[in-house]
Amino acid sequence: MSEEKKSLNFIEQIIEQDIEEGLKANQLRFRFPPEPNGYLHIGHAKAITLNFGLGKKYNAPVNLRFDDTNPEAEEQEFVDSIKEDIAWLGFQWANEFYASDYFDQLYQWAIQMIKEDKAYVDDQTSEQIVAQRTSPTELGIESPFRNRSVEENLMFFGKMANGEGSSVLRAKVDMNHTNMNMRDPVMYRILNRAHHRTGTKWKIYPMYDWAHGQSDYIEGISHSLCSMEFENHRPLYNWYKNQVEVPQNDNRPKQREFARGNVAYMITSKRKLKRLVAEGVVKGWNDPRMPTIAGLRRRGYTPESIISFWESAGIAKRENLLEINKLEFEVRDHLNKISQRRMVVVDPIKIIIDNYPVNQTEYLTTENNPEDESAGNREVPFSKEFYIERDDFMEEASKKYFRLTLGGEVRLKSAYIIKGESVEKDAEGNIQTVHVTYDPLSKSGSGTPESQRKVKGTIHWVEVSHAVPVQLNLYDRLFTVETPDDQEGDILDYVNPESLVIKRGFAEPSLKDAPKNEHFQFTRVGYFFEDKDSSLENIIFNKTVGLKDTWAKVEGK
RNA sequence: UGACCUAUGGUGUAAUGGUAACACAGCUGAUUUUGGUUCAGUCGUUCUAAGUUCGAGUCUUAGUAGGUCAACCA
Repeated sequence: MSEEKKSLNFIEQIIEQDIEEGLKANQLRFRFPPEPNGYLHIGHAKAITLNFGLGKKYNAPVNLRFDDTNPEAEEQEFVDSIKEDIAWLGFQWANEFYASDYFDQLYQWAIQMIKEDKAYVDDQTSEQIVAQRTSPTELGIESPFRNRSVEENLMFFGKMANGEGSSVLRAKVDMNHTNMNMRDPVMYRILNRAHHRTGTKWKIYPMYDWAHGQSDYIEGISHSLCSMEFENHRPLYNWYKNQVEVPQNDNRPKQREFARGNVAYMITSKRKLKRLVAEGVVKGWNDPRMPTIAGLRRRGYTPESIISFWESAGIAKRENLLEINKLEFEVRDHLNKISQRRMVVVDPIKIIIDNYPVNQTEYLTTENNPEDESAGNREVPFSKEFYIERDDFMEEASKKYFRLTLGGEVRLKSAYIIKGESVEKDAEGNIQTVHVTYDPLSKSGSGTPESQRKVKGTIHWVEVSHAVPVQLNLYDRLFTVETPDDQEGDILDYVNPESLVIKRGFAEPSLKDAPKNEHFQFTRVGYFFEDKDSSLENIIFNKTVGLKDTWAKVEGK
């Protein structure tokens, strides 16, 4: 077998080039740095897949680092959920670190910066500071406090550390820089707020730019990967990192940016996600319609499908909007291979076989997974009365309709060929029951010529007396527009009113004590996953994704 | 109207100065006891202009379009 040469994405190319230029393999180190202020979503999964994928490819450690520099937003609850989600995706971090681990070191470095006259305490208000930065097309205005003496700065920074006043520490970079991030960025602000890890030890907290690059450097990260909106921060990242020295790490980290992945019909704006939860549009952060990892998990998505989705999507720097059917392809592709098949009727209509013996039940053999012989077979009960999908019967239909019609034949999956004879209707003309006759010689697997007879259609069914009532949560996209995050006006106006349709159907008896966490394909319907709130009293399945349905398209449904 | 980034089929991503390709989606057909799967085939692509070069999707310049940045958020 010849080794297929796979093309590298631009990040990998940078890494390979760095190695060529002398970076040692054991210096390679990556990190995933979430802020613990919310739940992980599909977009985070891209960064996770990238960083941990690189770790695997280059056999390099990947740190999980919580960027916990703002105690106003961060909570332990989110730390826990983030760890749970990454672990569920199947990745192991080499170290669990926190930006707050480095607060002491950062503080020492800040003092060093002051002593080197590279930082100063500014007593102005936030509004004044913003105003002095002016606009990108104009020169900035220097703060009146910019040229305080080192001694003064040391003293006032000490007061800040005690939580006195409302000053900030600023880096003395360049008030005329065309990059606004370089116009004397704030390094520290006073925040009288308990931190989820450091408690009340600190009254001042470092800003993102001051903390992030230095954290990378301390940890010996070789490639610090982030999304495009941090591109304008790179000069500052580099400026800061060159002010300090971590003796044990002779290699300084390199920030590189890639485009975040957007998925059609999904939102990732935390604010909007929060609103959906707060206003009860969805039932929580793990509602199966949510783009959160927790939601996807509950819906029945597999880690493998999410990872292969992002791997196949690739890494680049341009804006993108991935089609939802790409995601659906990946999940179907995986689920098709691993899912046990079961028969479940979602929208039942009752069928009676007029020529089948009363009080007879036979057990018919059917395969658990045609894609995987080792999955084996099971038995399903069959008798005179059973349910089929309402969709699978029409009194009369065109030649293109392969299912049950009056006078037409169809095979019951793993059972007999039946023929439609007559219908019973209620006063409004709704079909109540369909009477059919069956061919006793056509039993599947019996070896008779009749058992091998071809008919156009095969449909699934559930025998009435053994049928298990189940609740089926049928999910569809949460929004009616491709880019809900970009719409003007109220996001709630774009919520799909049919994002959840609850049905009561009937399942074959084997589903009664099915193991939770098992993925099923309900034959001819779709992939389903038992809900976490499902119980013996009320069995609930969530629809992960439907089967590809080329018939619906023909029909124009 | 400043700096930075980006521009390849419908969508996403390759092609590393040398024949524009892969996946998804679409369309045909075959197979099928799932209108699923599988298989075969098919449709369709380099933003514009000038330049460098034997040769440009790739390099240069200009333009156009889109994005990011002016929190004591990350």
